[in-house]
Amino acid sequence: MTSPVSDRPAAEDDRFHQIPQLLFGVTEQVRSAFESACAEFELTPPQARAVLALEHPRPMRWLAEILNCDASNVTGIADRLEARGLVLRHPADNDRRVKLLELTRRGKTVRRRIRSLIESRSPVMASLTDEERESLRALLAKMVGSPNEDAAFPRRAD
Amino acid sequence: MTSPVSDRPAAEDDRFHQIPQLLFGVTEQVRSAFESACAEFELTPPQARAVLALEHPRPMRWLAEILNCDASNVTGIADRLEARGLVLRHPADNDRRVKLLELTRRGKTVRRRIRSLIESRSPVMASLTDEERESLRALLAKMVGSPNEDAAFPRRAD
DNA sequence: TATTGTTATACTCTATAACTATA
DNA sequence: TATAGTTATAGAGTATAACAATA
Repeated sequence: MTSPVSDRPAAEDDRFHQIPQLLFGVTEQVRSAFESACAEFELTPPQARAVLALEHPRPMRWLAEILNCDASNVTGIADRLEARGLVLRHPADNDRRVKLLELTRRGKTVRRRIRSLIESRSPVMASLTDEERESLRALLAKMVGSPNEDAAFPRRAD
Repeated sequence: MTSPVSDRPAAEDDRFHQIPQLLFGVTEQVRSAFESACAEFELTPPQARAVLALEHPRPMRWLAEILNCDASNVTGIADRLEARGLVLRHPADNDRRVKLLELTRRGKTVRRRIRSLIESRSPVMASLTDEERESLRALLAKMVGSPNEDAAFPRRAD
């Protein structure tokens, strides 16, 4: 278990091993910027992720999968967002067990503003030329694979 | 506040706006993979970040800065790592207020294994060709700027 | 029987404030 | 006075287990 990607010449291997670490570093920057953005809206990161995810009304269960946590946690997160007037719970018409979470008008406004903030503070924007950004865009697109419409930070459709 | 990077033609602007979202998506993948790796070692993410950061003995204060949290939190995190035999506290010889955190042998082993796991599961490794990886490496290196030797995921020196 | 959402519980992370021992 | 680390406290996230309503 020493070298998990070792079917490669040694020197080259070493250079490629840097990449996950660099990616980890960039990830830390993104995470840190995201936490700052959350704080400015007085949202915790899971709360902000929930708001970002709720482009459309969704069952609570769905949010648990997006947040990658147990369903029991969504109750509390939704409670706190609801208490602040950012989301509403309402019943689904086809299955009476299900409650749909939907952003209020205030919630939609907050969602839009967080997105702007994240975009404007992305480390990409600070340090790369236009040409480099285009290269990066293509590489990232390939890495994320076929983008899921339901992802926590969906492609812009607004 | 609608369009923070808008001194650019509309069509091109739209393409560049995708990048922070793509980067956010990749970040989610990295975060998710990191949490899985932590769980396999029965470490919380902050605990794992601490272990990764402690390549060399460091003051607790330093760790608070690396983890970007209040110093009071480091007490508990260090307590739990110490209780599991992964770190030790010992006094610094120049300043009697300071306690250095140092990985035990077990701690070093765990650190090495987490690093391997993260590397092997990085989304980079799954989806890019060698040539694309080299491009990505250069772009990431530029984004993180001059890499700090004390970063939470330092360049490999072992 | 299985699923959705809730509650109760316990643990960890987090910041704030107050404390100690050093500097 | 200022700094390093600790403690106490409170709010939030997290998983597990048990539960009610519904499928």
